[in-house]
Amino acid sequence: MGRQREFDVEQALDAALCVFWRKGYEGTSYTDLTQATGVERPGLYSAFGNKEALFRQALERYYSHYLDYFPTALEQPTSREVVEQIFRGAAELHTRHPDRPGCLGIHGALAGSDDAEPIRQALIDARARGEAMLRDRLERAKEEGDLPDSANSAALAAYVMAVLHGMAVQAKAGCSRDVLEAVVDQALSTWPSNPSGRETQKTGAIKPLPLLY
Amino acid sequence: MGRQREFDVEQALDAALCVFWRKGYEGTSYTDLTQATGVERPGLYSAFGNKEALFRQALERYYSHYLDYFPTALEQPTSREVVEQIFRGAAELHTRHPDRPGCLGIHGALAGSDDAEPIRQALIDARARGEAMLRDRLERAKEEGDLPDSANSAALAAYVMAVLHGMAVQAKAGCSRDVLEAVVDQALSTWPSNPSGRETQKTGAIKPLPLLY
DNA sequence: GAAATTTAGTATCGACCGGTATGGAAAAGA
DNA sequence: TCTTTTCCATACCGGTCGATACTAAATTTC
Repeated sequence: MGRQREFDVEQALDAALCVFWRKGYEGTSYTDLTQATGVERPGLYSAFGNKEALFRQALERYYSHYLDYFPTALEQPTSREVVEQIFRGAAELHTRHPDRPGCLGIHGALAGSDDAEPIRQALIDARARGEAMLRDRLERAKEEGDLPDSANSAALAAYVMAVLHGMAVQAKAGCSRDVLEAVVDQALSTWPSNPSGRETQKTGAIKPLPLLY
Repeated sequence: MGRQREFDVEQALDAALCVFWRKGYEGTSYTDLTQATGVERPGLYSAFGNKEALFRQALERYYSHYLDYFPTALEQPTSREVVEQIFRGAAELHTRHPDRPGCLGIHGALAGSDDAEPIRQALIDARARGEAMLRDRLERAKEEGDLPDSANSAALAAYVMAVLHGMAVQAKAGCSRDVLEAVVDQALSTWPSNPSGRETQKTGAIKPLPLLY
């Protein structure tokens, strides 16, 4: 009962997400949000709660609608393919939208005033969850013989995340996709190969790449 | 002539630098700055100019007083040592001060309001200068036979910078130095080796590292 | 010692921040 | 049709933002 909403909530959330993506949490004002969404301030509050709640919902949408390639990549048969798909997906996503390059999960709230501490922690936690998923996947690769027993899953996962974060920073600085892909090539060039020697897929991309091209 | 300053300008600049390091450009208010420096607002304005000018001077000091290991590392005899020293120096710096982890050059202004665009660009330019210095050094390494002719100096430099940026993000998220060092180990494991086979230093660290430890 | 100059500190500026009260318009149930 | 409920939009709240007049104190020059 009562009057019905005149704006589409999902559409408004996506518009808000794009602003956060570009300006970060604290850099985004309600003036920005109302302009981007076409919804007046009280409308945003009634639909999403306060700014922090709105950002959290935007972040959730970001993971489900933009970072969806990540869980998909984890299903690849070999750790090499998992990591490569994650890297390639990031290079593509971070340069897909020229108006909002980089990654909301990184520069949504990296440094800022003390007020933004909860959001900063939320982003840290979200990234940590992704790293944990990757670590578990690499651990499984060890059990399957896809990675040598000597491999350190936690360190490898941290390394992959570091490269991803660095790519986000570079994308935000205006780097082209080509440069990001070159970074990926180098990052992948020494991925530990299958110790048992048995190939698990047709491309056989296990052998080390030649030195950058 | 006239009254003399009661505070030490360098000391105040360093205090301001530390606040910017922790909270970023826009996250830092003049209330923060006056508390950290012990200097009232008009004092900061008369000594440094406005907030943007103060940040730029803080950034300059950051490069000369904290990132000084970078130009030093470029003087190492081999590219491998150059890059390793840069990596190790970053891992150390980013965790040296627990109250301000990470790198001012990265999260001083990554995303934010449009007002901060000049500062954002200044940080991008500063990082680009560092990347250019590294690229030139790697180019020299190719001329010296330290790197193979097939090596892509620009791509290698971009890769190194990406790892550095990623380490800064992780340090800001609370990563320990040990984790950063593990990331460095993995990042170094892909470094191209000397094609001519002649060693240029005693350690002979050219051969690829074993898989993570 | 008096004038000139530069500092320090208080108090304040207009603009914008995140967040709301309010009142009228629109749509549902009776 | 009338009541109730919900939404939209203007206008506004106290607080904080970066930036400055202004006054008084301190130091140099004349």
